[in-house]
Amino acid sequence: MIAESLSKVYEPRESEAKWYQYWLEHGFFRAEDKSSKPPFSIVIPPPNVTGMLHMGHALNNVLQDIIVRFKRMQGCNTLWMPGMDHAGIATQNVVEKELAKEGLTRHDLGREKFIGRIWDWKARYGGVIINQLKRLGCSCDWSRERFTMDEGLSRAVREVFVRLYGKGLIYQGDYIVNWCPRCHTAISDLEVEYREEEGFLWHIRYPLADSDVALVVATTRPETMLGDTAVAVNPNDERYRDKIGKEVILPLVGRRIPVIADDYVSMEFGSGAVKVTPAHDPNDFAIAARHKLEAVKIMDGNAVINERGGVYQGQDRFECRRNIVGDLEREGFLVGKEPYIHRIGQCYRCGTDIEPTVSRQWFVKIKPLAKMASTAVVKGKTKIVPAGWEATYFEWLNNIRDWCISRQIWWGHRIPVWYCDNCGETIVSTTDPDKCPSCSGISLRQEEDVLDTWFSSALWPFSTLGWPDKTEALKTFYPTSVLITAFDILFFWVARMMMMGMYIMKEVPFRYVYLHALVRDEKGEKMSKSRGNIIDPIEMIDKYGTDAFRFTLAAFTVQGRDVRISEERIAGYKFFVNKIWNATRFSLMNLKDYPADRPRRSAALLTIGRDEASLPDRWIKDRLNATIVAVIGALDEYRFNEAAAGVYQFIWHELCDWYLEMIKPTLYGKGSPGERLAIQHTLFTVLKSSLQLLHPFMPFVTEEIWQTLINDGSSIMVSEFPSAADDYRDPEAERKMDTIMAVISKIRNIRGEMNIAPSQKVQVIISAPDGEMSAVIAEGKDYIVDLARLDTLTIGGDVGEPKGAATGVVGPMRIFVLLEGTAGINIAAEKARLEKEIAKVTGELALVSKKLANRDFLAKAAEAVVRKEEGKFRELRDKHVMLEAAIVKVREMEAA
RNA sequence: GGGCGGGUAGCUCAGUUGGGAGAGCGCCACGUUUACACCGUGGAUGUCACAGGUUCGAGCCCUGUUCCGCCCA
Repeated sequence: MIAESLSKVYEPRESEAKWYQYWLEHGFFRAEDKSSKPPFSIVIPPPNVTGMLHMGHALNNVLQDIIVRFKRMQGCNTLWMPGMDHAGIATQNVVEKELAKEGLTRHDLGREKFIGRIWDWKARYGGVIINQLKRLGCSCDWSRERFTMDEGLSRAVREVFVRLYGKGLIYQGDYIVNWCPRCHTAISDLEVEYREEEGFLWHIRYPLADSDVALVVATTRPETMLGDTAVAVNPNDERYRDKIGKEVILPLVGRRIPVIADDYVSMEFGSGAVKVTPAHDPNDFAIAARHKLEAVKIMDGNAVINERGGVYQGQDRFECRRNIVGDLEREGFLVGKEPYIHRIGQCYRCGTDIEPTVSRQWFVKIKPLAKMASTAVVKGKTKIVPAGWEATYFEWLNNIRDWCISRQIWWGHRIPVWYCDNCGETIVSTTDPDKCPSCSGISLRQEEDVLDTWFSSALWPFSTLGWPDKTEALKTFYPTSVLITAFDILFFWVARMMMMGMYIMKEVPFRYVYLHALVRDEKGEKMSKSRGNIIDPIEMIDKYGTDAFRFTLAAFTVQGRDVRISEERIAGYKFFVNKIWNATRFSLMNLKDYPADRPRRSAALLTIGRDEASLPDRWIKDRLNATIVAVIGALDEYRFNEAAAGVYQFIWHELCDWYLEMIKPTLYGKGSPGERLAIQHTLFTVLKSSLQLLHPFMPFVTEEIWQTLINDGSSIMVSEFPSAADDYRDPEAERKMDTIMAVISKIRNIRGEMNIAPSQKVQVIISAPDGEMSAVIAEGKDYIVDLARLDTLTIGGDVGEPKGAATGVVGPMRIFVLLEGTAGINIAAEKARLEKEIAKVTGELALVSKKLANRDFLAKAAEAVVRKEEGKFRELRDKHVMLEAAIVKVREMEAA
């Protein structure tokens, strides 16, 4: 006997907390290091330890959980590896801000104490996001949770650094880097965000030495002239050919600098002559390298002019710009200025304008690694979905520049390099050395810089599995099955994991990469605090429940398109949760006497063969089977919207709208005990499978129902996912039901259009010339009477045209709807209705006729297509004839 | 400047080898029938951005134009 009924309304809040705890307690999220089951593994894109769950996280993790739950139910030894990223700059900024409130800087504390302070902060506030992921229902194996700064991962970082250094793939050098004057660190090319800003293009006169003439250079950053070491022109530029090799006097400074020729200079831009500031512009740096020019650094770490800037020393770059422009103007060097829109690089962490600066940094020689990463995708060892991203991936890898991995901050993996004070030896080691291997000196200083956070993230797929140790987990779960992440970190993260995976593990880190889009608001705008269009996932969960929220994300995740979300949509899917809840309530009410235990059930069902199974039973199983095939197919290819739509369509429009309605009379007492049992069995089976299909999308409500319906001490999340069953396929039932449903819909349509009140029963006569059709109608008679609200239904061959009926046509059948008593139908309404339908049929008929009259069509189109059109033509023609006959009758009645 | 994606119902969007334009929401009408008014039944709504081309046939393929978004220089 099935358990008691459900409460009247579903309470997401209570249910979610309860079942999540239940899953944890039973260890359902845990993966086995060794197992006979096929492995399936995903590593989470580790959120920042400072992070709070936003819609991007929500989407990313819901998609992962859908796949993970799906695979787990399909019987895989499923690992979803969770963890967090130490987020070097971001985290340091947070704690520095906290210190600032106490009037302190990190330098007041010193390195060690400051790091301690960050760990304290992490213990207290860090990882809020982990609890938020739990509210999303994420089924990560929390027993394996990792942090990029924990002991094991730090060991992996050192090991990789030492290996790369040993092969000459890490080097130190003086290069131009992106310097953030606020964070006081270099950042990589990727970490710079470009924004267009309105500024000016200043034209400045640089007088030629020993001459009356001058060159005019154009620049957006006049203040950098303090560091100019040349003026460059294009070698093919006639205007300047005779100036090449001469010298100009740098205005305000008085330094003599050469005029050089370089292809980089565009003849069209500005005046065709550009100033060259190697220490503060990447392009100029490249020119300087070609011409062996000196790089004069004129700013300090705060982007304040240093001693090389003469009278401007102590001014920040923007103040200096104003002063320089003023001075140039006063002294007659400023030729003019024009409004100009230029792109400014800004720090992705704090938004401060980047100051390109020459400094000594550590780099990864990237080309060899990029090549490996690229080849792996070319060879198909890793497949990117949607495949369109592969081109972008290749493009980036082909044009990549060396990766600056050193950061001048304290929070992070300190570079494992030591310098000997005694002999100057550089020591690179996985363990802290206690003496110099060269001179045995014991005065060693470790490199001050730490590594880019992405350096440790790049190792995530294998470091989290225990590497460099040869663990069972690594053996079982590497390469991981799929990486699910947003496309905006394809370069930051995905490509770098590919490089490190290929180099260190000699094997790709994941078989598939599924890149999803970004979440935007309903207008397609990026969500941001300043726009005020943020949707807080936790707030949505509180209001509508996790299941509705998750389902919305899945339903709107279309490949290659942004996910646009609004609160309204989430609210809408709460209705779906309610629908399922109530369908279950209905089912439970009618399964009270259904034997829940398998043996008794089987015995009771032995007597019911397929031949005796009712049509709705056969049909719903057929539809269930089709849905299973569609959902599995969609999830296998990461087409989340299709999978979600498939389940939605089945549960709401097939199960609820038709099946449940059709079985009501039997359940309510009509029919034999055997028929009742057969229906109960189908209802139970289909409901169970529906819940399982839905579980990856809506874990909580499905578990709540499952526990009532099945109650076997386990969980739906470890039950077996439905698979396609051939014996459920039933094209015959499908055809029959299509006919019956069409008849019911037609009668309902007539009732609606003729304004016949639902409470008013009608008499219907169906004229079915086709014997097979009549048999189908006869078989579905009870359903038609019930669902179309009929008084009586008469079926006959050619029954002629009853007086005063409304007429509908379904296939070869004519359906006459008669009103009880003397009232009769509304003749005017019937005439209008028929005219409308005739107009429609006439239009369609014209189209088909035209096609069939076309010789080329008949000759060249596929035969199946032609036959289809011919069939369509016959059907439309017959329908037209019958409708015409009907309207003639109506006109006669009107006249009478 | 280069590359990618998109322009389909009032709104948000599906539409997978070219062959009857769809869904959800919204809107209108009717309705409390023992799961659900967070519901049911019915209805209305399209120059598939524009212009050419290929084809018997184009929302889908090709070319061009235009507008929007993103990435890279």
